[in-house]
Amino acid sequence: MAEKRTPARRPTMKDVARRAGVSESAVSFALNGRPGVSETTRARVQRVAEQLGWRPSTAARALSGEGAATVGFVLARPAHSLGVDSFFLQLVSGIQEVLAERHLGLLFQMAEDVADECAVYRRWWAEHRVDGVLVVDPRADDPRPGLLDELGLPAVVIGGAPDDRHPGLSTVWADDAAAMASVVDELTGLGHRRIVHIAGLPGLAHTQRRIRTLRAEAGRRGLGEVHSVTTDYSDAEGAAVTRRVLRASPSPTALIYDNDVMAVAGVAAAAELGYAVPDDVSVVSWEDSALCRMVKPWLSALSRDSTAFGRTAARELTALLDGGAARAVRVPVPRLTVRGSTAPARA
Amino acid sequence: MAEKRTPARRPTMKDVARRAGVSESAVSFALNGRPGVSETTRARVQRVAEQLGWRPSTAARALSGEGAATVGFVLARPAHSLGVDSFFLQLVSGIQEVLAERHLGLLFQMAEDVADECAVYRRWWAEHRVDGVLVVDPRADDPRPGLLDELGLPAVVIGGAPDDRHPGLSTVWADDAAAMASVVDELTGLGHRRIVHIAGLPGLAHTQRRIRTLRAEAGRRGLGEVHSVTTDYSDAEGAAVTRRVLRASPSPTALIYDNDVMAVAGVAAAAELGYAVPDDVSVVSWEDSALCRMVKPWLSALSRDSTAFGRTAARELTALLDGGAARAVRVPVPRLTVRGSTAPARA
DNA sequence: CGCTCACTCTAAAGCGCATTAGTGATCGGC
DNA sequence: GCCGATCACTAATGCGCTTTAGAGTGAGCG
Repeated sequence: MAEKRTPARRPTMKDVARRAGVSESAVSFALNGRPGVSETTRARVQRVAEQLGWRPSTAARALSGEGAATVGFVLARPAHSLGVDSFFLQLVSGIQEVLAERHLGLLFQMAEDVADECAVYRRWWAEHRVDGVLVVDPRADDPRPGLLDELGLPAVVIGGAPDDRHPGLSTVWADDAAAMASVVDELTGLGHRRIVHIAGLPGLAHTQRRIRTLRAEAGRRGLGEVHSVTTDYSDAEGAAVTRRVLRASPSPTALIYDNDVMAVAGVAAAAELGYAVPDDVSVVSWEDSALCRMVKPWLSALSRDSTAFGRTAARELTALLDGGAARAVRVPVPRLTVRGSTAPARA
Repeated sequence: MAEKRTPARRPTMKDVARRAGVSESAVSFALNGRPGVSETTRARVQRVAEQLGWRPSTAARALSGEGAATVGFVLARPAHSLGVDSFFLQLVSGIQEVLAERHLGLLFQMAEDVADECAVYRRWWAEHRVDGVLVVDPRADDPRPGLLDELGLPAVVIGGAPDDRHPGLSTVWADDAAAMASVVDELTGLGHRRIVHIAGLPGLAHTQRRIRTLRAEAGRRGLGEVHSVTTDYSDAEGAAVTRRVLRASPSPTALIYDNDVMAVAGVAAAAELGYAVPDDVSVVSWEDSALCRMVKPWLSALSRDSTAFGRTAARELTALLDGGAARAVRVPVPRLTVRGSTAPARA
């Protein structure tokens, strides 16, 4: 850490104390709203601190037991599969909004897989780096909640159904089942009976929830030829799977894609095979973004407010950090925005 | 920070010292590779530390002058304009790769604008939160380098041309001018003479560099009807500008878009106006991503390795943190990948 | 055999803050 | 007009680590 020139020195509480003519303790009381100083002194100290541009050293604060004023966020997805993902940036943007208000930092890290992610949590915990974490992409049989519970690290799971085995963790989630039901409603209403669901990563909890719901809904309606295929969310697999299922016989008349990227890639792949959307095959994207309005026809899609989702998650985490109890918060069910990619099934 | 149950306690150096039967100082020497302990003791201490799962508290480290082991990254763009951006995630992914190796954290924050971003730097500096920062989206007349210089905060500017007014900062950049020249070469080679450049945010340094270069190249070749229009990078503006310029008379025969999102939106807008790509108008995207292969025809695009870009930037920053001198590093010029969206100009 | 030097290790101080205990001064109550 | 209580403030301690000064030990040497 060589610092060649002598840069401006950071003012410390001692500087404020000297300048205000009081002890350091008085400064601490004054600036943290604690009793022990008169209001006039408090005001003076605050003024001096402001003049000097004083800000508490997070290191010192953390060391004296106040926590690191930072929350962690790990993304365990291969970078390439995040190519043109819109969800995470929106999510993080919402998270930021809430954290910034409270001057909480966001420590971000990418990981190889869940095991690696767990290692990151352990390290953060041992290094005293974060006060809590936001967990995304919950999985079936997920080791993370247990670990975080064990470490006593406050956490909010984003996008998972509530799990009563870990009462310490909060959950923020949308009801995928209801959303899937609404999509199936729409498609069967249009006369579709052969539906294929091009799902996302097989290990994710919400992927499995969607698959289960689809099967249940299909069963309830007596639809036989309905199934799901899992992918890695990439445009490449989206296109490949689309080609495969459309070549089957009889081919499906409707496709549900678990994200926008695959949906768009799928439409292109379908076109190559001579399938027109929506005349030959209807398409629904489980994620609405600019992408869905960049192809012809515009894609019918499940819309949700990812930024609000992030805000909610961050608020839950701050509540936990403030000593609140863990809870499960449900955000609005994504609503199907019908555009040009869905039409009545061919007779 | 209420912690209901008593979670596992973080082991400290004192624990290691006791367990290894030495003093805390000895532990410090042993674990930091400093002289002052015998090799046998060092090995024993290391073993004990490992057994206990000891990790240094970053707070304590930072407090005793070692720096925060964290670098900062601020993104000052409205979230909506980042809708389906692929560049930043790739960049961050590359940055992470390098930082993770050295156990450096990445503190991420979004800001409203550059002024807000400066405030974030000031706060980070005063709070002792970061050892250095990575600056993106350099602007013409940018206040950030000056501020960072003043604060003595090591920084790497990503994507800006070297600026000798701030010798303390490193720069990692690609030669936009050369890339632009290659695009103009390609297009004029195909017979295009009326070219419009749908540029990005007007304030950005590289936007201005590209605009200047285009004008210069056009002048050198005697092309009259060549100009640039700035946008906010969004698909909406990309489409709007495309409509506007194609309605002009005579309309351009080639369009250069400063990112993939606008290029794709532009192609769609052109199609609506009855312009076929590439027969009626050629299109080049200044950013290659899955998006460019999700439309028909596939888009000719300038490809670069954004992940490698991030890696290089992060490496420069770590070099700076290690006391290295600031330098300007040039990454490879983006290469034009010719696909289906460019064709000879109509006669 | 005493002396120095090199080596291994310990003691203690300090980083910036929060906090607890403690010290005067002021005040109300009798 | 004295006493205990209250208030405004200070001194001192600790958080976990790094670092400087210093102590103890044994080897090498004259």
